[in-house]
Amino acid sequence: MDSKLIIYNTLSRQKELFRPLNAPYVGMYVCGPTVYGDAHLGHARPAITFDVVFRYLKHLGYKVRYVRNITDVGHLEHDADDGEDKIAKKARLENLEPMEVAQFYTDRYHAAMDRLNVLHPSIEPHASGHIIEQIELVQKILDAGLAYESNGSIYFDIRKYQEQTKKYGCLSGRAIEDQLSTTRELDGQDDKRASSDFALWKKAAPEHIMRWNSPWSVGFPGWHTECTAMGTKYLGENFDIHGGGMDLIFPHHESEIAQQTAVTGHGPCKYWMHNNMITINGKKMGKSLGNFITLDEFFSGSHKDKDGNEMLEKAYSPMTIRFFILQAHYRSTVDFSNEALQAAEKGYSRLMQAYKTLGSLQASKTSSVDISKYTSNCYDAINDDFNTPIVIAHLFEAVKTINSVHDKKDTLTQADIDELKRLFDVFAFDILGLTDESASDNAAVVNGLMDMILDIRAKAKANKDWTTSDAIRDKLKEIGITVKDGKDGATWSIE
RNA sequence: GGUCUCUUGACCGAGUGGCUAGGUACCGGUCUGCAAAACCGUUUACUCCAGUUCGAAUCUGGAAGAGACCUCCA
Repeated sequence: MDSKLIIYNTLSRQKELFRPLNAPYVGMYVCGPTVYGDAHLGHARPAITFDVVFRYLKHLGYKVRYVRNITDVGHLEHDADDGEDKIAKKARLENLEPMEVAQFYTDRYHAAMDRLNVLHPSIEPHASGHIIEQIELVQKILDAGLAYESNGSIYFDIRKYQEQTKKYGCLSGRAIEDQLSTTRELDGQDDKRASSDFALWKKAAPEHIMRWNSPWSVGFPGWHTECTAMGTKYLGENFDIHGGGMDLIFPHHESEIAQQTAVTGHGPCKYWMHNNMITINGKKMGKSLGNFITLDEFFSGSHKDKDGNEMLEKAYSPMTIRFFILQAHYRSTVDFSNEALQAAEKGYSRLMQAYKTLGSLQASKTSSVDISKYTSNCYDAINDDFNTPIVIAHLFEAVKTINSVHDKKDTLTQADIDELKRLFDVFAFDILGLTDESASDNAAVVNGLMDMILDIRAKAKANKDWTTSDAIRDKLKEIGITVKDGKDGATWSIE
């Protein structure tokens, strides 16, 4: 368990050796989705990034408790409808119970994540189920003298916090003094003493339909309290890893640190990890810009942007999306394009094809290729801050070897073949979380049918009846099955 | 305006002070009735300027361009 895992910690802006606080236990909290809309490609990034972290930590033998929240209380809507949260707004528009909306999108989020082969977190707490914990947190911050009540709402007192700790800004690196002196006027800030103060509890306006009782007013919790309250409840006051998208560093994670520090004197975790954004035409893919493509749209291949242009040339399978994301390092931006996705699709299918080929390789007495480094190379790459593109590059070295042996240009012993199989099982499937999409439930039936069809075609070929053999191949192509003739007979694959 | 980050070949994307990642595409070849696949080979790089160095795409300084955050956002 004494691994050499290195993690880039946003807090120190450095790569650090991963040392759990209480090995072999590891606690990890990742900010989950706000369930008021369908998950888009951007949501897949943190889900897959931290899925790999989760999988690798477990692979190393740690007992990981992975908490990923569902934000179903919404956050404040900035513009027009002051004080109304996103879910409430959507609910009013669609004339539904807020929880109906949240449930609907939660289910859809889960379905999309399942297709991406993202493991379920250990605990997936709902913000709405932890209102009491959040109220308790607010009370503790009030007791510590670092919050104040104003018109039934409670605000975090940044100025006072800063006097005592000088810590606000430690994660995002921004100088809070600049913000304290800012003169910018923001809507609905009249109750605050300073514009940088953030809400811990917000009194609900009459039209606000998501509301709970509290000692201060009927209202709803502030923007950042759920993660602090639920993280503490399930992982303790100090846990190992807190993750999320880079766009959450400020103000969300900065404020989480402030809330936790106000109560305990220290931040919530040891390592902060942040994944970068997915861009489209060089711009961040996000809700606010309206330039997002949902995961379901990728899977079905149809999407219209706001000008009615079709952005997707074809459908992209869940594993294509997963492979595409893993081909970039999680701290780099990754740019969406049809060309890039199609490249990923081809690469992914070549990887899977090689794994199948591996199962049918003939062992030799000696190996002409030295494969001893492949596994250690993969470990080195994943240990270096989860460098999945390098892991994939090493897997492709193995692909090259497998194909070369299959073509009888190289040889491998049975032990080496087994070693390669283990390499794929561990890295491609267990850690990167890829699955072979062509392997379906009724595969046995399809295999049998295909054997029969190809047998007929082989006989036609033997009789030089090219009309028949080509007709079979063309017809199969039409229904999405590609036939390839090789030296030892034909093989086939489903597109 | 403030804080921070990035700029690699046709495209996507790693990485490193000297030994040209990887994928996709393209081109040539092997194979094949044809095609595809597979394999082999080839081509195209490190935004610009100056400095440090025996040597920089990699370090330092400057310029240009792009992006993120500062407001809900993964």
